[in-house]
Amino acid sequence: MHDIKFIRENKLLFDESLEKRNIQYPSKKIIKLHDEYLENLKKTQDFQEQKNILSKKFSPKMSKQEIVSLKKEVSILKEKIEKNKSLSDKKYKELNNNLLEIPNLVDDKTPIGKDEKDNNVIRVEGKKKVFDFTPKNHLEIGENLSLLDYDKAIRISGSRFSVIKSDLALLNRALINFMLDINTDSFNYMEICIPELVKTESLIGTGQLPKFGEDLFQTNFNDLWLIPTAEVPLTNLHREEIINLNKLPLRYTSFTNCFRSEAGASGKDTKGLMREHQFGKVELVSITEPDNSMIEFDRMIDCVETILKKLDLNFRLVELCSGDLGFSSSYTIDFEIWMPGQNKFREVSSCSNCKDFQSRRMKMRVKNFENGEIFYPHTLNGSSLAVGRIIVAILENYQQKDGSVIIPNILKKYMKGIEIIKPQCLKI
RNA sequence: GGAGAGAUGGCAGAGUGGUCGAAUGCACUGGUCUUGAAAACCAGCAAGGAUGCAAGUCCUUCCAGGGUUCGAAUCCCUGUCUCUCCGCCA
Repeated sequence: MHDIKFIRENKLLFDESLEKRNIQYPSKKIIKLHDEYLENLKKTQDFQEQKNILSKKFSPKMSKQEIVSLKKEVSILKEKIEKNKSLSDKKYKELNNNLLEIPNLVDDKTPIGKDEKDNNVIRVEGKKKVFDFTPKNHLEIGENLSLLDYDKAIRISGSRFSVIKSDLALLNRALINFMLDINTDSFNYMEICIPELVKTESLIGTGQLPKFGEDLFQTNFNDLWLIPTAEVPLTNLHREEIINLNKLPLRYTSFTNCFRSEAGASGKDTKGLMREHQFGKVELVSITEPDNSMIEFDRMIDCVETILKKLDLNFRLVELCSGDLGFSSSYTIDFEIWMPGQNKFREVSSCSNCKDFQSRRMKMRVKNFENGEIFYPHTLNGSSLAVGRIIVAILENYQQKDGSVIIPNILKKYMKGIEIIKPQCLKI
């Protein structure tokens, strides 16, 4: 959510920034609506003041006649107030609805571009694994191992769901534990268990609503929705709160399942762990002072990078261009891992600095009790990482000619002594 | 699901029609005292908005939405949520 005062004072800058997202001159309409709102607000307040003054004049000493005429005066004012208030309320709502649909401003660091083709690869880490055979994709590997079962998944829930068994299920759990351990023990994030069903307000707070409802699953219970990412409940931990400045920075990590309808992705990655309606993800969220958010962003990038390096994977960092940038973000770096079975890099993490865009939407504020100053903090989020896609990366990068898969060193202590996943004869 | 109680500032908690944006305590900030600290004492301390160079002035807000009234934190209705007891359940 944008600050209306900022828009008024920085019309050009505002429009220029949004033009990078291919949005044309939104400030004009916003300012017009705001003017109309203010006009009615001022009238409402003036009448309100007059009414308050009259109300205070009532006293037991007054004659009946005086009371009757005073009441008459008040009732005339009441009508005027009601008329103007309903107008100003209407304008306010309209203004607000418009503001809620405008994406965040684009940071200067964000490269300008139209779509993902204009994204900027800033760094490549690690080397592509060399195979003396043609590497298979994760789906083939998993099914050959009898550890990925799509017949069962389809029977239970349909397409875009997975059934993961035995040692591969253990690997799934190992990854979650590894990532949460390192996030808490080494990176100083606080682990949080958090609801995976959230209210509409929470989704408005982080920016998924009102615009992107069709990407989400909505339940028929109250107004609860399944979360598309733990960013939603984690960032909303402090919705409508005033946080004491001395508590910053706040760093939270959480494992949750994430649910996405994948409405716009028909035909893409229909089977397997790449693009599911339900997937596990360990998330990082930071809340910082505005001046520190880019430093915190670099720190977050370091955290994610450390994990990928410990898993000994070949990956690259990609700066998203303005046209590919998410609604709430002003600067985003994606991590992409080389997937030998697909012969391309695939996204496994996305780290964004949302600045004060989300904190404004959810009225999360910070107070400096030393000088009384109140301000909106910056919020950042990043995946560390999408578990399903990391399984894909491990299967494809650590596969061997005989179809078995080696467990990366760092995960061995989480794998009950299993060092290699072999094709197995399971009872189901 | 049944019965009852409740929702007030960062927290706790008073407040049943005007003098209430709201007692008091804690926390916090500044000051006095002290070598320093603690204690004690004094003072300050809600948010959002309009207007103004500023000081200030004004409007709104005591869970939310309606209503009664000249006037509502206070009375009435509806909704949401929380707590206690019972039932059920992991």
